Amino acid sequence: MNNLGDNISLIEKRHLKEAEQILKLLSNPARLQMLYILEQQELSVSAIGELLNLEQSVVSHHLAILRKFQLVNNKRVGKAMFYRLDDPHILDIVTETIEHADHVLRGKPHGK
Amino acid sequence: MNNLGDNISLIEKRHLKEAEQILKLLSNPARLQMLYILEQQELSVSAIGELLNLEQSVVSHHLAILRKFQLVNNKRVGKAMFYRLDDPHILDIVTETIEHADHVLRGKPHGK
DNA sequence: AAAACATATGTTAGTATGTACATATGAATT
DNA sequence: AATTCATATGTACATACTAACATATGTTTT
Repeated sequence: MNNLGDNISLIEKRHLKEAEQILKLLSNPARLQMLYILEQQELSVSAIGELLNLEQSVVSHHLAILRKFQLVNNKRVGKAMFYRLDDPHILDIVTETIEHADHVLRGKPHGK
Repeated sequence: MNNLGDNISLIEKRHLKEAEQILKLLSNPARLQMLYILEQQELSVSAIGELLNLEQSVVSHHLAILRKFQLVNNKRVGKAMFYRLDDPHILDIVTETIEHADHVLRGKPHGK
């Protein structure tokens, strides 16, 4: 009468919650691209918008989220605001995920 | 009159979309735990529910999602359905994220 | 100090996601 | 073959996200 499942370790609740937030934050194409390009180069808000074809307010909103989680920081240069990566470690997750995506695309596509 | 931002590589659209889906799928505490425990041991639906304190239908719904993305597979044993990890690579992303979460929790908490 | 520029923030509407409950399927037991 | 057990699936509601638009803030230029 044993369902098994003893001796199994779980993710701690606080870790789980934090991980969930991080992943939710990353699961957006605009923010993924932003982190990806900001790792390569410091960029102004308008430059980001042009590169990614996004409206100004959309870019700002996304950057606000990334700022809140301290994944990026910014400095003012004249009127412009330049952003750069603040957390190199987050990029590991991004690149790992892109690699995974690449594997999936090469191999087994998951159907409807 | 140059915003800079030349010579910057972007994530390809299809990779981006795939990555987004994967991350969305992972950004859920129940599914994270499921992947985490299924890496340790094959488990039945009811065992998963007991371990994670989740209702049967909730577990099934989540498993259906994981199945759709071929992160888990299942085999029937009598009445029970046993699930196991189908994609070990996905665990790299999970553990990397948990580690990141741990760093965040130790160090800099991100405010409201 | 007014105008123009760059960015940030508030608000709203459409859409997606998660959970709960009800029902269906499919296997084993009697 | 009817009942029970384990799991799956359908549906509805409440919540969360994203993008669009409007407006506000802060800086430079004239």
